[in-house]
This record gives sequence, structure tokens and C-alpha cells, in this order.
Amino acid sequence: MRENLKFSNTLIMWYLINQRDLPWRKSNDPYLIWLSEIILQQTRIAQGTSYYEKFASEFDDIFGLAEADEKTILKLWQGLGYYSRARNLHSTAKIVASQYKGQFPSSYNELIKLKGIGDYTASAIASIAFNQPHATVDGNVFRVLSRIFGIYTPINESKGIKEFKLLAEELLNPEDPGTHNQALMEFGALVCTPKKPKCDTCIFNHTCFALQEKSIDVLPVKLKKLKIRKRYFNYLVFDIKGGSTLLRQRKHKDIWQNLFEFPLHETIQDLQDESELEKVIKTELLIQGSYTLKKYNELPIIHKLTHQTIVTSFWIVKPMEKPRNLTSWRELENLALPVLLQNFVDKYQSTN
DNA sequence: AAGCCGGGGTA
DNA sequence: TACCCAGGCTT
Repeated sequence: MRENLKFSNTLIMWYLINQRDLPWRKSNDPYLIWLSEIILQQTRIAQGTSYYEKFASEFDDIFGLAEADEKTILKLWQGLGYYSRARNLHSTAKIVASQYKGQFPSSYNELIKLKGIGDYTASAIASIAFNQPHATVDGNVFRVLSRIFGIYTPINESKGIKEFKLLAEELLNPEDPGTHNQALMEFGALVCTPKKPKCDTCIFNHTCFALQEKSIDVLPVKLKKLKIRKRYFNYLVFDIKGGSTLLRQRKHKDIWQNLFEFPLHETIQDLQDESELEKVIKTELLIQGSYTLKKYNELPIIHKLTHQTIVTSFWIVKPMEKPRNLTSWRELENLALPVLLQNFVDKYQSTN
């Protein structure tokens, strides 16, 4: 017990000197803590910070966020990925605004009931905003604890998850759980990094198991490799005189749910036969009369996600007759597009 | 328990 | 290229 307190004190001492100046650390407002935690799920601080600033300045409190349109929220979220976070953010904002009078619950058990809040985020909000003794176990914590204590239990199986959570709870400083949690994560991000950790200057280098046993590069243990699926997307980009195009909202349960895109023809391999597209244009999009169809990019654009590789071709369609339900390019600026499509639009706009 | 969900940075 | 990032939800 004394050892655990010593560990925490050493850690917090390091943190008070070496912590980064981050915007969400200026406040204990549960709304802002929650907002930052959702944005930072599986996201590097360098990538998430500007999004936090945008959301925090656009929506002063949870009521503003609750009253916003989902379209607005998705557009602000564009480029950050894992878009279910944005949809859940909106859903939880509405619940907290209406059922909790705008005040976040302070207990872990209430917090974890909210959409988009799991064990990690509930612990983070409870400890940082409400000083409740719950340990946060994120990727940093798995790494730091596995190395210092020499734990080889795989971190992506239930046994390991329980074991690390238990250890983190034991180590937690009940006097200041919020600072302790943030210190441990910050330490993982700045010192005990995945590759080339800074063991020379590490405050735990005399007791670190992995350093003594030279097992830094195998800890933490993670099993199973994910398989990457290859998909072939053919987008039909209508270029209508007067500055408009055809758009669809992705509604199915798949990547980019609720984001917008051009009419899509997906194939199981690289499109062989151009007449397939002609069929889509006539029978699915119900385009009357004649049109021109021209491939925009000679080489397919490769868009890599964590678990999919999207091989993409863009086809420019110019019909003689105006289709219905057009969206102006101007209007499109307010709609959330996958990065793959935003990149195309930016390029296409600049050359026309 | 396993699969799915983005985009970008690092070595 | 392979791995990782202040994870959570669905099946």
C-alpha cells in the first residue's frame, strides 16, 4: 500500500513538471471533460486538439450541442474518423440536456449508461471532473503498466483487460484520482512510448521490469492481427451546368454512416466493364436522354483505413437533361464528406 | 469473444 | 509496412 502511494507520488511529481499545456486541462467542467474524452478516443492529441477547440467554441454548453443539427455536428467532425462518436455525442447531449437538466451525472454507474461512454470514458469523467476513485485504462496505461510490472497477459483479451484494470485501481491515488490518471497517460504518451521509449531519463528506470529483462519491444503483448478487406468504389460525379451535382447520404450500417457521397457503384474487383456504369445511370439513377461519361483519375485512388483498403475511381457524368434532386456545390460545403471525397472535391473544384 | 468503425503519425 | 492512437458498440 505504501509502495503504491509512492508510485503515484513519483508519477504525479513528474507530471506537475512535464505535463503539456492542453486546453481541456484549464477546466473541470464535466461538459468539457466529456467533450475532450470523446474526441480523443483512439485519436492522438495532435489530431484531436483543433477539433476540441472548434466544438468548445461553437457550443458553449451542452444545450447548444443538444440543439444543433446532426448535419452541423458531422460537418465539424469531418476528418476525425469513427463517426459513430459524433452521432453518440449528439445523442448523449440531448439526453443530458433534457433528462439531467444539463448536468452530467457524477457517478461511474450513471455515466456508463450514456451512449459513447464506456469503462474508460466513465472513469475519466468521474475522476477528472468529480474526483471519484476510478482508474482510466487506455492504450498508454496498458503499455506503461505491462512494462514496469512485467505483465505478459494479452491486453486485447478479457483476462488481460480485467487484470490491468485491477492493477490500475490498486495503484490509483484516492486523494487525487484525476491527476493520477492523467499523469499515467501523459507518462505513456511522452516517456514510455510504443517505440524507442525514453528509458534513459525515465523516473522508473531502476525498477522497470521490461528494461531490466530487455523486453521493452515485446510489451505490451497483443494477439491477433486484423485482416484488411479490399473494396472497389466507383463514384458517379454529376457535373451539372449552373454548379450542382447528385449526392446521397450513407444510411446503411457500414463505414461513414450518415455522411454524404456521390452515387456509388461498388464492385468486388476493379471495374472491368464500363457499360456496368451506363446501366446504373439509366436503371438506378433514372437518367433520361444522353450524357457523357469520362473517367477522372487514370490510376485508382487508394484510400487506406485501419481495416479496409478502398480502391476508388471517379467518373464524371454530364447529362443533357437536368436530373432531379440536385445539390449545389455551394451547399455541399456544409455537408460532411469522407476525407476521400473531400480530397476529390477540393481537387476537382480547383481545376474547374 | 470477435468483428467493425477512420484518419493520420511514427520508425 | 506494421503498429498505434486518452475506445465503444454490435453481433
